[in-house]
Amino acid sequence: MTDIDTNSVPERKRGSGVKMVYDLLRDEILDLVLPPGSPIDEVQLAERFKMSRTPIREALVRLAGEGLIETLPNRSTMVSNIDFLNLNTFFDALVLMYRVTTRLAARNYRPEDLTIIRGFHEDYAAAVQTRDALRMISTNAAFHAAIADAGRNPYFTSLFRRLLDEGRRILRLYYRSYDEQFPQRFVDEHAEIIAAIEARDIEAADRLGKAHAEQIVAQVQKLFSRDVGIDIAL
Amino acid sequence: MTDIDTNSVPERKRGSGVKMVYDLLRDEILDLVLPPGSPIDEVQLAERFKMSRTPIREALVRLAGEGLIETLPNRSTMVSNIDFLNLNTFFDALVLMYRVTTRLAARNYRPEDLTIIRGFHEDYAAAVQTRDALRMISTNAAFHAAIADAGRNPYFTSLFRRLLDEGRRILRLYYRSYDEQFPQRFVDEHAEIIAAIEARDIEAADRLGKAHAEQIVAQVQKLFSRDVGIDIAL
DNA sequence: TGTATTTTATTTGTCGACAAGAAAAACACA
DNA sequence: TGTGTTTTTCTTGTCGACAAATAAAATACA
Repeated sequence: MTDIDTNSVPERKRGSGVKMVYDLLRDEILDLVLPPGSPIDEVQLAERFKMSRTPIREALVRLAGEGLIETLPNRSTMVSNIDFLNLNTFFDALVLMYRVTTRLAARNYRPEDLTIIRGFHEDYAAAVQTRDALRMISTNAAFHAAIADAGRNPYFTSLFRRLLDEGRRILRLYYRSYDEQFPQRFVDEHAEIIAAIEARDIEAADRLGKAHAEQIVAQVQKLFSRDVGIDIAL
Repeated sequence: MTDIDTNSVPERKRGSGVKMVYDLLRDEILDLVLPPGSPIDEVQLAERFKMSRTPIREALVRLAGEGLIETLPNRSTMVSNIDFLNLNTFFDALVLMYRVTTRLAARNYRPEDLTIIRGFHEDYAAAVQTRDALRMISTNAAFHAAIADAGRNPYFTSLFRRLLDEGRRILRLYYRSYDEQFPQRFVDEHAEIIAAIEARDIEAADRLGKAHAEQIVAQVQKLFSRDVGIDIAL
């Protein structure tokens, strides 16, 4: 009964713990593995990751800073709810950021950016082929984030990333039970967007980005209006 | 204004320490009391606020999340630099957010919002009268933040707040040594913006917001180009 | 039985201490 | 004197423990 075998995986690099916890929790929240409202228990996480509460706490503070979790002082902390009542403000911001990031990408991209963008484009197409919903959602977000990076405006990029994160949660909600056919159209639109960027056609990029965003918004709104009252419970 | 009161009884309320440290450090950073590059020492802050390093650390993590300080792993942490080389990306984002928040305010404001906005408008005018630069800068930011609040889009509001924060640092830099005459014009423009919002004239609000933003940008660019090489050292 | 009050339990916020990592200083050696 | 190596110092990252705040349970009382 000697506890000598505690040396299974105790070797951890010094600053890596918080990032690991942060990344994992973030993914679990965005993929709805931790649905909105899920309680977050610090000691439970500390046991799970075999570390003290301190680095866990730091990761939680960062997640709270991005609005992914909510903390009630001295009480509990839980995964943030999706604000269905104000989805329009989300859509407003999303459409504008789609436009402006695509536009800036057409103006500011460098050759190496296109390589990265095309990589995610192919990842997304592959995910559509294999009908892998989770992968479709995450690679789509990565594709547009890469375009934003090529636009080289960190202020827009960070807001856009936050919006794409929230979008991941909302999309995940619908792909949970439905197997829609719209992804193929999106693959084609992505290709058009890439072409416009490469041609440095700023106005076309703006227009395509806007149209693409509005397609997505319309799709989500259709799904949403179809089953209000079910998902609103979340 | 600030009631630090570090000498009296160390009877603080339980969750108030982090907020106090966060608020104070944030103000000191934005007012350039802590100039870019200033080292942030945890133990020093802990002694100054008579508390443990833990709440200090949490405040620093939050500040880092907003980009106000930068942390080098295992080494040091310091106040973030102002990126003069990419000021144009800052201006791009600032102008767009001025436009969109003013526009949304005209569409979505409620009567009580106008009261708040007018309050900050008068604060700003008073600061201009007394030529109180620090107060001019902070009330100007508060004025536009209040307009953004009236627009009721938290995504835009949070980005705009971050931009206004950065703007506070940049303006502070120039008001340090110059006593320009442009504030009075800004008072008038603020009045015009309020009128457009109150009339729910969305297009006028958009146009005035854009013009106002571009005025500020042009002013800062003029000051900047006048003494590059001096301030670039920061 | 229903309600107010006390007690317990659970979770968070804070603390002091220690160890790891990196920079600076001290040192050895040619 | 200059360079490479070792030692010291200084700051951060992590830990375990304790105290405060709140919720839940238990109890008292009508």
